[in-house]
Amino acid sequence: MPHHLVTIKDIAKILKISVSTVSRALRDTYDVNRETKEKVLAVAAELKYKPNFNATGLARGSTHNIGIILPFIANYYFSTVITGIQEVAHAKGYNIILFVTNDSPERELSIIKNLSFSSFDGLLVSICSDSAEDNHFQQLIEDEMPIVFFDRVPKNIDASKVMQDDYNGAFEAVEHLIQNNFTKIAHIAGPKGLTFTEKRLQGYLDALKKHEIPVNEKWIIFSGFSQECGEADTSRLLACEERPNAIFAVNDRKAIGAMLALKKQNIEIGKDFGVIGFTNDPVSTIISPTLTTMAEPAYDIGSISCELLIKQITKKKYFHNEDVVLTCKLISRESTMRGK
Amino acid sequence: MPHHLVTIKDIAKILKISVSTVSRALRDTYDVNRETKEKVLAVAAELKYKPNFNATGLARGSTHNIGIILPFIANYYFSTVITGIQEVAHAKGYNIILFVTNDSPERELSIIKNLSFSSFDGLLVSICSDSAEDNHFQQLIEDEMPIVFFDRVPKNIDASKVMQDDYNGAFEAVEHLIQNNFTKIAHIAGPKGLTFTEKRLQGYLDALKKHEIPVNEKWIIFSGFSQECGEADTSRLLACEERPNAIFAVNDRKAIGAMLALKKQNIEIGKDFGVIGFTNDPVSTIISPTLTTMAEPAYDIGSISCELLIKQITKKKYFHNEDVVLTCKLISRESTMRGK
DNA sequence: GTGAAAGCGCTAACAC
DNA sequence: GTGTTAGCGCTTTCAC
Repeated sequence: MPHHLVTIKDIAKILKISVSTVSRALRDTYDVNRETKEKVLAVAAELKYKPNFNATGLARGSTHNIGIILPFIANYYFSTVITGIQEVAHAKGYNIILFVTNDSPERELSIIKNLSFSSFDGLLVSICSDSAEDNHFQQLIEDEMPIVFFDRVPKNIDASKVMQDDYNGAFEAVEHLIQNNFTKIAHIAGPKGLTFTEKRLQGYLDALKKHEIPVNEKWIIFSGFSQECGEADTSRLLACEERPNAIFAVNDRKAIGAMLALKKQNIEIGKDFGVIGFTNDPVSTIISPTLTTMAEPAYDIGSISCELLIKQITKKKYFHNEDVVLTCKLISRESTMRGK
Repeated sequence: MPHHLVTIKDIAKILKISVSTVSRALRDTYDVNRETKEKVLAVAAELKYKPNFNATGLARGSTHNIGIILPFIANYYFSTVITGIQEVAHAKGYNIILFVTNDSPERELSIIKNLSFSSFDGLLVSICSDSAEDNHFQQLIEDEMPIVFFDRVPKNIDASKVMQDDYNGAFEAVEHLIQNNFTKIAHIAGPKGLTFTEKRLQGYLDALKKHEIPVNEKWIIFSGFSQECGEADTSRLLACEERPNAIFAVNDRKAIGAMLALKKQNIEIGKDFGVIGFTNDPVSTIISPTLTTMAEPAYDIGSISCELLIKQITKKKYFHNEDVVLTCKLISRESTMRGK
């Protein structure tokens, strides 16, 4: 029976029972006769019955759809997060629907505004860089949409958040540099205003403080997250009157950019100049010298966010917001080998 | 009016008109009074009315959902393809729902089997390596599910397909090697059975043939797509009695693996040994020496596939399958600089 | 140009 | 344990 899609009505007709019995049998509701149930299951299998999600969604007011809103997917971190999300969503029978903001606040806004509430059981979101639009998310939350933020989380919103330990990761990264004799440490940061950028900055500042190293404002540069930005930032740094001898980059891509800039000036990385990144993008093992970095648990960020969201969806009323902070792990490689 | 989501009924009640008029007004159906329409639009905007996709889907039998089924998302090629898909889907008002097979035929099968027909207007799919399960896709097609295959396309299925020009790309890649004095060329291929792997192999063989270079069967290795596979394949190659002096890798990740293996043996890449990849993964500019490669139009593969699918969804009856082949582009870098 | 009503496929009271 | 029925929100004949 192709084309005319088979519905529970068809099954009911064949078995000469009512649709509600079929419905119950299909869903493991216990007040149904074992025999009837088996028959239903058999016919359903034979006819290749597939439930119509629109109908169940409509009738039950729940869709088993999870929306993911994030800035990009074509980079190691985010694509790995999605892989993690996808894994638990699949296991629990949820579909994931992707919305990519391109890190544009307008796009983000338009996505949220057009979001059909009734089409999602919950939302997983990583906000974009200049998302001044906290209030749109606030609105969503007030309307009781289950929502979990990950990685790029908003500052002033009370919601569940899953992130890596950006502060301590940064702190350790900088300390690692210091322990390897690099003490003139610059920081090429991300854009201002993002929580995790600020936490990494704070970790950097506090590590310097702990080791009584004065902060040089000129050695802190805010810009984008791209490799190109890392390269440009580093060129600026190298043009400083007083040059740093190490860079803590907010992520690996910027660290890679930094290394490229350093190489162009024939500065020997790992010996004359230390570089440490953040993420543990596979590229960090491929570049030469290999890049020391703080590994982020990207996959876990995804899977845990998704679990938390599903918990929130299922518990709803009794759910309390949770903040999950996952630790990072220093991966020591050649780019920070003992300075001279 | 938060929480109780606003429906067309609410709008109708406020305006004291019928729901059908509201419905028509909202959808630009022309047989509705201008004034009425404007009023409806105004109230809808004020109330922040969002259509319930489940309801529209149920009523109209179409969902504006596109399913994407692919092996992975956490790599450059696929995540870029998705970015392309996402861009046109968004522009045309379609949502994309992600299914990741992890390159597992069982997972792929279970996804297809559980696919609720009524939940998708169409499917974009890149099959997994050992997808012997052509017939499940065949079934889908017979049931008139619009479907477009991209990149990893099945051999024996009559459907629209979008891919890069794997044959000519491979041919040119190998010729490039030859022109640069590398004539003992090995090929580290992907798994057998995948169309594009075979096309690249054929391009390799034909290029050798054209230049009257005999084929050495030992220099053709089939394995997985990962960097690790590339490394292992290369080690095997280097252990051959007669060593090749160049490698054409089925993709950049394997090429990178090859380079790593070569470096371990202190073989000078670009001079003593040529390496060329396929994809133009950004990592190819970061490794040293930089990697020559055939650039694939990943983003376009995505956007064109999606356009084709939407065309198929909207035209349906009058639609004829199309095969789109996009050209690749040689990006010459250091890893194939003139051999000695 | 607009309204009434049926129906998309399914679930969930409520009877029995 | 099973059937009947109403209804989820929307679209779409069919009247008027």
